[in-house]
Amino acid sequence: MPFEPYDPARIEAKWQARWAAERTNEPDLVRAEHPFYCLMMFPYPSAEGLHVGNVYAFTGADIQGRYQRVRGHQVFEPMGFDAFGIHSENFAMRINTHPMKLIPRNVDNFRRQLRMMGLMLDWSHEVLTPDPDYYKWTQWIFLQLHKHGLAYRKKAPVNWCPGCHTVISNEQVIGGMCERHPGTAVEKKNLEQWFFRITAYAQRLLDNLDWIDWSEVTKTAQRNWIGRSEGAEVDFKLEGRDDTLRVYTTRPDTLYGATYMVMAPEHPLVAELASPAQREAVRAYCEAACRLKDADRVDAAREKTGVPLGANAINPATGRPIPIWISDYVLIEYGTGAIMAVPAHDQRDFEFASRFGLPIIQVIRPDDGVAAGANTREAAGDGTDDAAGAGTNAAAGASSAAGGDSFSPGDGASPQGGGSTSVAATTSLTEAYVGEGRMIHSGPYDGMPSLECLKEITRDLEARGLAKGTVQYRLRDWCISRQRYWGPPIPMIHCAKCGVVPVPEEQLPVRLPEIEDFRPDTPGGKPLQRHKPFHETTCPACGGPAHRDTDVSDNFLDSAWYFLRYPSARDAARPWDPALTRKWLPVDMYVGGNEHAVLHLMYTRFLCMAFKDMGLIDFEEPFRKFRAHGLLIKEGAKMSKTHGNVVNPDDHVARYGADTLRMYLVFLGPYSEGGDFRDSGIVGIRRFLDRIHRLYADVLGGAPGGSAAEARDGGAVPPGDGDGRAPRRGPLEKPTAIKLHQTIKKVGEDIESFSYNTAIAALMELLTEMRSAPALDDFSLEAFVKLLAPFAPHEAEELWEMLGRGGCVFDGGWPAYDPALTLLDEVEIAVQVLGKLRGTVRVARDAAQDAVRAAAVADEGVARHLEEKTIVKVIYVPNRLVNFVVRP
RNA sequence: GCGAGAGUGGCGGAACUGGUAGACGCGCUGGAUUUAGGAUCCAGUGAUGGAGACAUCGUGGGGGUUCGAAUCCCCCCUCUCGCACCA
Repeated sequence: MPFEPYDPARIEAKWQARWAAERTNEPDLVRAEHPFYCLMMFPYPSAEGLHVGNVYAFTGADIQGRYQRVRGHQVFEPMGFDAFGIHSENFAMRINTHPMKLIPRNVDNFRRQLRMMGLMLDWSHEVLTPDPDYYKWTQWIFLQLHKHGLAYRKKAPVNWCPGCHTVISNEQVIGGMCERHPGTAVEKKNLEQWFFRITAYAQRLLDNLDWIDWSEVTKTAQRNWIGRSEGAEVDFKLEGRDDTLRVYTTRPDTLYGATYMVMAPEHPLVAELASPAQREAVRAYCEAACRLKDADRVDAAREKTGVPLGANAINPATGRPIPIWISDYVLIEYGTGAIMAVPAHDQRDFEFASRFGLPIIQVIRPDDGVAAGANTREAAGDGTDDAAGAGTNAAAGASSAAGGDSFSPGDGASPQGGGSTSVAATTSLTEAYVGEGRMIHSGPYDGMPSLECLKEITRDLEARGLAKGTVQYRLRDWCISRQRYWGPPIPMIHCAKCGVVPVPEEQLPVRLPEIEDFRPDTPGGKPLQRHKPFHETTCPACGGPAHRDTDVSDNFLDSAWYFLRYPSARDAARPWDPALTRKWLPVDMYVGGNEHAVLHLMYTRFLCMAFKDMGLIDFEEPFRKFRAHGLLIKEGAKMSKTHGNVVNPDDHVARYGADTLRMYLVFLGPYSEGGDFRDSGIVGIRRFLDRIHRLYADVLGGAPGGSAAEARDGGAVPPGDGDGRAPRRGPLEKPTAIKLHQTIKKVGEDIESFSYNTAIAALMELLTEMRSAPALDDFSLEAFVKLLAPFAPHEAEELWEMLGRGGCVFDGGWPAYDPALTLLDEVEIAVQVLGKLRGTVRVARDAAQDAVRAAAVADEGVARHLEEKTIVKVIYVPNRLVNFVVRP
């Protein structure tokens, strides 16, 4: 045989060498006419090597890139390494090797593996975040943000991870634990840190989500993280004082039900408001609250705690005094750090009030017709009348507060100002009613729908100067200081005389010194602080002695702009070349994991908006399209070292070939959902590639034989031209042509919708059809190779060469399908009687109903079910089915 | 608790806008070829009953809408992911 059998080891090495030698994957960035920027999330180069999860992510992106390339785009698919950061540093500490020594070794291994996978990567634009040529610009970005007031320093309670020995951002805290140390609770420390003012862009970050073409899951995660809420800030007058206590609420409509106030223990007014009798209890409580770890404080299941301040505020709606408490369920960071508590309509307030016997006044009644499932026991009964009816008195509950629990109420803490009121309290509530309804016990607003009341009452309060409608966001500013070694030093200088002074741009980069002991836990301060030659410097403003900032910036800053650098990776004079940037950005397609939805992807968007506003770029959204891939699991379980079920790509490539591994990974399931990797299934893909190769070898080699051909004379009719039992080269028969054109259409559509699994299934069907065809023409042989190319690039190149075509299959153009040939001439139609399948008939496509009906009733199986029945109705769906509705 | 998504053969998964459920692959069964095969090829493979043609059942559970429901509506259960005392 003139062609050798399928041998991925040989074929893949051959084409990888040729792509490198001919710079096949390095588009001319300056001259490209149809640029397509295909981006994948660059990896952190771990010592373990490329994880199969990375391979999955990259393959899915590479398929997009290669598909666009065949379609005629110049595709730029760069790669780099996110080698700065705590992750690398911790590993270096563990094996006691300096990260500067470690990184090159790991990166080399990653490059080898990435080449091995046949990704269409342009290695001439690689970026490496710890390279001074790169982090010089990371520092430059810090300076730009600083210049524009978006980087600032503040003392604030920040998240300190004792495992990392550094501060981490809100986004890196998961349920009070460090994302890197799942067993380690994050502590709150009051430290002076650098922040980026991402909150200034909260609304824009939210608004743009309406139009950017991103995976919906990712957009939802971002919306939740930004957490916009509309409400009002309301001022409550303090009893016996001239000033007020300001709260934030989203439910001004429940104002009449506000029976007490709660301040966060950290609230600045706490010490001042505490009555002499309560001062000691309050101080003790605040101290305990500060010691509480975030993980404990955040636990919603924990019983509510608190102490009364011994002071009252005046409810502006009722004019009555209500007591002020402090409790750690109110957070100082959100809103104004104080709330009005409406126990009847807020579950947390309800729990607190129940525990401490505070009055609960219902002010919204579920609308009539709202199901009894609404959570009041008296939903029905209360409907009979509203005001006088539920005349239970709150005082009973209130008084029990005093003796009850672990605090001593002291003097004036008696709630609700002495029980003289006859306000109805609905003691029958078993939990807070948070829904809408009609107002009750709300003076002039009684009877009004609560939604209307919300607007009305806000307006009225605004008119009286007591409130202001406001918008709040959950999003906090981005803390970027890290008390570690392995990152870009923050380019700031602290001078006793001049204060905090930026390093002049021409002095960048501020080089990270190579120091022996880089561990963060060595006594004597942070690594950079201990290193005198770095720490001690002169002030750029006054020339006097000064100190460098000894923190490094967050790893997420490195990765928040790398895609801007790629096209200009070799530009020493500026972070990005304006012309190249205009041509290639925003990124056309970005593919990556959704675990970065609120970290990397949010920071990146923020930086882009800031750059746009500074006039540095002319777009504000970095990625035209973003698609999140799903999670790859192994036999139903998460892949992890502890499970010992990590799939090593090297093994599978050695055994089956890179093309097989690539295809198998995306064949496992829908790309956006991930897949379950089972070793047992991969042979199916390998067989598929074997069969493809054999078919082409047989057809093009002209040599008969091969087992495919041998089997055919066992059963089916042999094509008959001499000994050639494989398809010969010749005109395509119509059924094969139809299958071919249907597949061309389907594969293109499926790739665009990331349905790689069904695209591959379609290719398998087409192969079966082609193998049994008597003859195959050049168009079909070429088209199949092109359809295969995005998935199995090495084999596609090999087949292209076997076909005798010059050049590269990726420059060959995507085959066009003939719409007329995607439709069958004859279709099979389902025949139902009363919705049950009773037979099928073959008729011409688009046949008229009468003809189909005639054919259907002629069918024996159908006729049996129509006997002695009257046909009352016939439903006909052209080319699909006919359904007889009958009566006995 | 809130938000998003998902429950389909022995397994991974298909199914356009409500129109023949189970494409494709793994596995399994039978056959061909073979010295042999864990190679290759062909055929079969949801369950139950039946020799059979066929029939009945069948997409997490229960109701409903419809000539017709995996798909739409209501209730419930389970799983995954995200957020989680954000007022």
